[in-house]
Amino acid sequence: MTPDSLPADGLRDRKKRRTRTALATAALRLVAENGLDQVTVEEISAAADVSSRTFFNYFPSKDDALIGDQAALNARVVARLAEAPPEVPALAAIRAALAEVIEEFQEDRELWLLRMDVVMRNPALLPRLVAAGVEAERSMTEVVAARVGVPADHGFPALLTTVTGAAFRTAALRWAATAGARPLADLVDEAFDTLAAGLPDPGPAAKPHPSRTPS
Amino acid sequence: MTPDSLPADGLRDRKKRRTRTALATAALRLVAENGLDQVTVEEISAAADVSSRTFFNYFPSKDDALIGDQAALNARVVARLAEAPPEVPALAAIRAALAEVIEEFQEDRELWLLRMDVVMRNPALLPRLVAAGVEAERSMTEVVAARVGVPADHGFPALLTTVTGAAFRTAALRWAATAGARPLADLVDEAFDTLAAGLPDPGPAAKPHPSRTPS
DNA sequence: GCGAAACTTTGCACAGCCTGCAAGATCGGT
DNA sequence: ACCGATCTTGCAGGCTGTGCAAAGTTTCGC
Repeated sequence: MTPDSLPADGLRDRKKRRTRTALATAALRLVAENGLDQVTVEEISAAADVSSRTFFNYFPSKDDALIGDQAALNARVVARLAEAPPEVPALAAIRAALAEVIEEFQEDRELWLLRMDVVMRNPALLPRLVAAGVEAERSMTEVVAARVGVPADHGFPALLTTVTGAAFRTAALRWAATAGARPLADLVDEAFDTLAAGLPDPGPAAKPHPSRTPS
Repeated sequence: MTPDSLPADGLRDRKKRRTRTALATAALRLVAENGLDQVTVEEISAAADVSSRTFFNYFPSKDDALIGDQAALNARVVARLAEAPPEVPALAAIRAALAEVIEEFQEDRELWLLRMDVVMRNPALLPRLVAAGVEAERSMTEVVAARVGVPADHGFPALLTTVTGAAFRTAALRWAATAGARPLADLVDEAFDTLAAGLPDPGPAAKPHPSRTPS
């Protein structure tokens, strides 16, 4: 009756999960302390008590251990998007589809704050974050195209997915930059509202209500 | 092309310029033919008649030889943006600032079409394109912030620069995907118009005028 | 229990990227 | 022709990442 969290996997799978997170957290901690290229795979592996060869059995590259499983997150967003009723505009649908991922950020708050912090301090990782999204952005593009019913050569789906991806990323970085002072959901809302408004210049002093339910 | 387009530099500088472009074009050609990781730096260097060590005197990495001097382009955009009159909204100002770069794309049409084609076929390069822009995006963010006069913790400048960057990139890729059938300027206009309109769903059949002056 | 099957970890060899460093070649000015 | 500045090159070496085969561990059937 081990009070383990997940449905009784075999011991083998539990072990795998443990080494995987051990490697990922060791990588994050070490890189946060010493900087990306002052940390070798060997050091990370040593900190997780495995050989460096094993590291590459879990992650295809050093960077991948740091940025986390972006593909899984993106897949979830795509799934939610596919479920959304077709009446709601694509932009709003994507924002709604992000809700689940945003919750996860808030739940694993410390992890994601650290991760975003590491990304900000090691700009070489930012592209990798984008790269991880590229694959899923492609499938998201298809979903959007089907959704709004445009020919394949139309630019809207690709534009929408890349732009919303950029918006979410900046919101997440801003969230980490302020150590999570404001909830991530607020920042994402703000960004999407600005997008929906057509990116107008903000007045120099026009922020009576933060952004929530303007009456 | 004109053999000596620029102000009479010394022979030394001309030689440097020549080897630089030799390396860059050799890299593009070889990678276009064989794929990114089927081509080694050694092969590229051999094709340009220099040692592989010299390659790294010109480019810090293999990828950098392929994506071109994005930093220079971005710097130019920032410069144009700084010159723009403050009355025009930031989004429109950025679009105007891109005009010069767009012209350059059209002038070196073949080069940029090939480059974008290589990027599309080797997705590992896409992130590098973004990375190259990150540095300049930071300075652009500052210019925008000063322009619209918002406090430093406001999200608008960062959102605007990353989003317009994404928009330009998708337009450029779309341009290359259709082998430059439509002028790049048109595609960029279309993308920016969509942004300014708040990314509304396009009607399934709503294309009376392509995008210019919708009356 | 026990042993075979399936899977995981590890060491080893190796290709490729990239960086200092120092020697040698080339260019620019005098 | 000479000297200093600059560019090229080879060399040595560290790090990332991959294939392969020999251990070691877990799982499953009996």
